[in-house]
Amino acid sequence: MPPSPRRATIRDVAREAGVSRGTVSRVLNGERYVSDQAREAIEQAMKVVGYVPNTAARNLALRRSRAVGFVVHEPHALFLEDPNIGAILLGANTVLSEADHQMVTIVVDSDRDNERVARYLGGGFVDGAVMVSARQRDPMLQALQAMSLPTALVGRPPAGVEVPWVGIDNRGAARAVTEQLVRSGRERVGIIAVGLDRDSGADRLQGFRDALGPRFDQGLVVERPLYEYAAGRDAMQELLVREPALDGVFATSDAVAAGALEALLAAGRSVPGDVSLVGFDDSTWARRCQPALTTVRQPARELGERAAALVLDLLAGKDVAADPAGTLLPTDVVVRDSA
Amino acid sequence: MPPSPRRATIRDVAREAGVSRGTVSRVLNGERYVSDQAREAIEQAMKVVGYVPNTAARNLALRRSRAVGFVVHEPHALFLEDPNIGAILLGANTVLSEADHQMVTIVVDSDRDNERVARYLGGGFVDGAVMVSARQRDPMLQALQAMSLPTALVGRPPAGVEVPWVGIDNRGAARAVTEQLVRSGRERVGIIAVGLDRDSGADRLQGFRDALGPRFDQGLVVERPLYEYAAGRDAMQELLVREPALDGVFATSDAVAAGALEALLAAGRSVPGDVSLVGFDDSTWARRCQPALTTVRQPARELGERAAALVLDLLAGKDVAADPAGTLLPTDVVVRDSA
DNA sequence: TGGTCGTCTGTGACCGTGCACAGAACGCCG
DNA sequence: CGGCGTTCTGTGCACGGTCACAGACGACCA
Repeated sequence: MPPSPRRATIRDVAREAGVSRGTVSRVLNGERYVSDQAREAIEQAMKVVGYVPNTAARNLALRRSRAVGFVVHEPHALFLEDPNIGAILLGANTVLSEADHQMVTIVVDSDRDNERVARYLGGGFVDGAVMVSARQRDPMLQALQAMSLPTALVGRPPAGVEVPWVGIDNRGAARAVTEQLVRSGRERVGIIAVGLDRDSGADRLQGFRDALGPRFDQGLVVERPLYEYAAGRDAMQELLVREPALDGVFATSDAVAAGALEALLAAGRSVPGDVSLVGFDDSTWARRCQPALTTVRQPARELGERAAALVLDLLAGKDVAADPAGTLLPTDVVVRDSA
Repeated sequence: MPPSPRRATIRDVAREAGVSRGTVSRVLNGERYVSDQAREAIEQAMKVVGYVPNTAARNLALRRSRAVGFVVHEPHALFLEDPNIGAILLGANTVLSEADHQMVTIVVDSDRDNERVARYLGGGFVDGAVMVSARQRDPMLQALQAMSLPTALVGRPPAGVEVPWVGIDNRGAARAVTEQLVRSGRERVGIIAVGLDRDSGADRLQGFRDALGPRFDQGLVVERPLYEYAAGRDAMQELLVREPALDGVFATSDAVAAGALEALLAAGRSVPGDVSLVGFDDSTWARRCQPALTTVRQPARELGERAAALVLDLLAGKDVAADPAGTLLPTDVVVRDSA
């Protein structure tokens, strides 16, 4: 870039107003001990010369940036599909904006990205980070910890990592929605368990077991790695082969449930006549399916808001307990037509 | 924030390696004229002291930031619904990452945001910007122009604004997809026209007129402000009241088409038996509807890639023609079941 | 031997801001 | 009038880099 036409600096303002740099700086930062006369002259001068503070210089002097990273460790394709991430992002963005911080979205897709992102986060460009969907032994999380960047997580961190976090009670919610199946008299209930490499996936499976108790059958557990529509469809087909008498299914996300629904209808099963189906997330999928899905409402936006607030607290030096139990936000079972 | 434990600087590296700051700087920037011996000593020293370059300092000295803003002027709710924006964002992010630039996502929702964002963009935090879905007389676009920040647009800019841009031929694409309706023998064809305050919305309506020619009937045009599912449903109901004999509909986005589909089925019309329906975008909606939608495929990801590339060209000082005609990427009509 | 050229290195100034410190101006009081 | 506290202002330095310049050094050649 041609180093631009050179912008007005604090010195230009000082000269124009007939005062010193220090006084201008004081006005900028709203400090006491500035005469009304000087203040007015300076405010006038700022308009005249078109002054805009230089963030880089301020960051350098203050050693902070008023920016917070929003790190999503997720394949690009899923970033687009997952409705929660968008809502979490918006929640975080709202809170940070109100605190006059900028949010920098960082999508870590390939492992190749790791180094670049770590360099960026360590480069003084951000004061802290919100991290979403960390895996077990996530290298990015380790990097954040190593450079001791104030960080909060959405979702429970891996064991041994002490970091403040917000999440939902995946286990309890999964149990509650599975009980909805059981209460309606279903006997042979299966699960399409996705993303078992995260705490959320594993916890939902556990909640499913809790609800079924002795009726739980390991043979009716189908695992898939990714939260995808296609995965739900395939898994459902497999489940029907394993147990044709199946009469209930818990799909651990709505997108997966939507895929499962397609497979069920294609196999000639009616929903909820022959088979009851429940999902998770209360995403747009749930309302748009025919029949609409019974599912779990997850306060995604609030998760983002709370995580961002945690980071701001850390930055403010507040004593945020890195409570291993984290903060759990409540979920609701939304009963619609599918179960 | 407690000004952190102080990180290693270029001077620490120099001391450790027994050379001067200048030499370290040269190694960092990959310049010629550094002895192998010095280079190795410095690389070694960087590891020993755990050196990470300070971006703020570099930005200050270079007067640039290696960051590019991605400005979305869209209500938060639509940011979540619109599948194109996600894809555009990813495309831009990919290109910028590969050029070792960071992308800063900025969502401008309320007008209250305008000032904060303008301040940010002018604060030397970004070298350039990609702007999506600018309105006519968009204040944010005007601000960008005023501070002469290198900018590229996705979508045609308002008349009189000279700025490089990429887009699609909305008019031609709308014409092509409408012709699909006409070819199949439909006579009374209506349109649900959304977002007429953008170039895209207005152009799609124009393309619709082109295709129908004398058969165009202003009475079969229903307008709605926002690209929403609910808007499609309501508009469809209105259209059926106006013309019960309607046998074809162009909804100017898939989300709107999906809403229209629901209304058609609820009104007892079969699709495509009684009424043919086409959408726009080829989003996930299109494939998931029953019947699947005939629609227009929009290369959203590539739009993001190209726009980002334009900004990088501007930054590199390449002579990017702010061609009023912009760059138009090709679209396809995807024929599925709904028409 | 001296001059020239190419390679390599160190030093000081500078980018634009915040902050600590020194001190000026003023009013008040003994 | 001198001392003191409060309010206000200016100056030097620091933040962590980049860059231009000067100069050292060795090789080569006339």
